[in-house]
Amino acid sequence: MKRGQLAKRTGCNAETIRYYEKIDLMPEPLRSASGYRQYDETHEQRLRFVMRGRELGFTIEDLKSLLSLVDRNAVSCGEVEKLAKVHLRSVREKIDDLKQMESVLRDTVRSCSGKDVPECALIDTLFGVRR
Amino acid sequence: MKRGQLAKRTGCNAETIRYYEKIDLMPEPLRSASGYRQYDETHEQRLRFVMRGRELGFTIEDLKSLLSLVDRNAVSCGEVEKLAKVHLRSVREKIDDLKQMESVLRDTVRSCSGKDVPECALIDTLFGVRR
DNA sequence: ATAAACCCTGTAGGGACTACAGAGTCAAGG
DNA sequence: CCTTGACTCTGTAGTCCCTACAGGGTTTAT
Repeated sequence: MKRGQLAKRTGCNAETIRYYEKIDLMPEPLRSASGYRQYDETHEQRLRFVMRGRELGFTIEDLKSLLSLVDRNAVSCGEVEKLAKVHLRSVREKIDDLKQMESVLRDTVRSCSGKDVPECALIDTLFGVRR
Repeated sequence: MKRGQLAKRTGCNAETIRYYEKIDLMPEPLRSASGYRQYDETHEQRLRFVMRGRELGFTIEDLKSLLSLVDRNAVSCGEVEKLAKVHLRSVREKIDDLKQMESVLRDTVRSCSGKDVPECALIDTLFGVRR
């Protein structure tokens, strides 16, 4: 498939696909005789992975390193494991924080839908000095 | 405390603090006689909240709106509820996405753990991630 | 055959920072 | 005191991550 179709299928901006290629986050695809990029499912999957990772707050460098797990040019299995563990920890921390946020918001909705305003303390609950 | 100290305590770039003030994400702090910004713990907590929120993938606008729940600028209880519900949904989506990512990484660590094999099964696992 | 709808490249714009230049402030040591 | 160094102020310019043209070639459909 060509760039526009890949864009449509993934919801990614077509220009962004080109940009990701430029910064070596996406590999250079094969070209048709007339120079059009030709993508397949592996490109699509990789792009979806990147998009979701970005939504979740991973940096481009994070994603490059995560994807090196896949590309693994001369990366040993031990290193792969280490890298994955680092990301696993950060993912779990994100989940924990979001769960706290969820509970505060849930309480907010509950108490607000009833009578008058309590002091919803989003920040207090969530962001005392920590970590 | 002054800007540099707040920066050091939170790990935020000192210039970024000024930037957040400019875009009304952080409030203008009091100034000393000579014009230096003076921050207290509430500023620190708010900044931590913002920083973490960014890491969790919230946009600046998300954070402004989320913080309006704290600031409560003449917002009615009904609106607070509506706003909280919107954010609650997006928080839950983030949690779901991260959980998927967590399971992928967990499997990765498991299937990879130990030796130096060239053919890790993690490629399939990682690329199976979809929404 | 010719418009519409794509694709190509390069470049310029916008949002969110980040760094720098030139000037003022402050605490400490000589 | 005076100086020196670390810090702050403002404004502006640069970077990173996209996103949107402009000017051209290609494919598809009528």
